[in-house]
Amino acid sequence: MSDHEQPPLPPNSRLSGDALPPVEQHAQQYETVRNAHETELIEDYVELIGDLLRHRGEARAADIASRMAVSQATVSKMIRRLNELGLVTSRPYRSLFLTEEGHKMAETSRARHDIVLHFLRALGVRDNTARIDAEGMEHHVSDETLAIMRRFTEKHQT
Amino acid sequence: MSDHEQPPLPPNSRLSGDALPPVEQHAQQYETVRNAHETELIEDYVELIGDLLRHRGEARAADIASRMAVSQATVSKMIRRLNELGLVTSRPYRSLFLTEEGHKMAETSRARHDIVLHFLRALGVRDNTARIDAEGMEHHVSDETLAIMRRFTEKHQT
DNA sequence: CAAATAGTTTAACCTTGGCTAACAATTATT
DNA sequence: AATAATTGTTAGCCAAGGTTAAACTATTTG
Repeated sequence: MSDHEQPPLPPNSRLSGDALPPVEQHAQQYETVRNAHETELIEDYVELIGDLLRHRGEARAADIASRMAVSQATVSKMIRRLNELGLVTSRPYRSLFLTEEGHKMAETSRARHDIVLHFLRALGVRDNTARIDAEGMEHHVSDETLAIMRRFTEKHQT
Repeated sequence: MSDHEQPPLPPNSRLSGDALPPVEQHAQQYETVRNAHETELIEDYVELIGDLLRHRGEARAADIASRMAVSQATVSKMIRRLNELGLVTSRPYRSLFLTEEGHKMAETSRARHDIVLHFLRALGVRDNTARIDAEGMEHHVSDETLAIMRRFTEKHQT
């Protein structure tokens, strides 16, 4: 196929990263990430709506827009989607509410978020950084890792 | 604005998640994540191309397609983009190569990936899970956290 | 060396998640 | 009550990242 010779592995090749995983495993990694991306935004919206309801008693599209740093039109469109997915109920010009299912998703999402956030803090990451990192990481942490993070945080609590 | 009363904070309210961050901070979190998403895929492709070059001596579109679990057409399109971005050079029907800049990106990306992967392993996460989580997490870990992860891994090395 | 096979590209399409601009409805203010 | 301000919706646009199907190029093999 190729007449290139294999690049000789230097003795310190671990510094240059591990070997390539077998194709199927590698593919599965990327697939998992792609799938996570599909649900990620949905979860973020639902989680935020849950947070707003809990802390403010209501969740208005305008609040979501400013907290997400996104236009109201975008939020409006998104709410329609959440509606179709059966995650929220909405009457125009009224606060949003979560359905049973939406509530469950919000809970799960927030629990994950908190575990990651508290873990990062326990690790010694500064608060603001921890918040940002947690927001990005939360959708990519498996249950297994999550469990380990929770145990770690408990152990390293002040 | 709303006649809803604030939900009373139960004493164990930490279990129910932290307070809402101020709007600007909250917005910044989401913006950071959105920005990460834009570069994420690009970095994944470049990183994979770098890995293939290093381990195989060449990077063919077909290999990328199977390792990413994506159609060849998708890869082809993506390569055009990478070209426009000045990250790879490609002659039709030939192996890809990374430009200077592409090489740098691949290195950085791989370094980050490795730090996260080794950190997860050091934490006690099973290998396959660690791989999957690392793939998703790597683009969302700040330099600060990365540094902490690296130190942790060194300390907890067998 | 011709034919088969493998690899690559292109074209046409779809869905998501942004945007702006224009409009509609509600709520607040005077 | 009229007007102003805020909030929400709709329409039309765009780019990204997927897809399949078809065409084209290169490589391998009979």
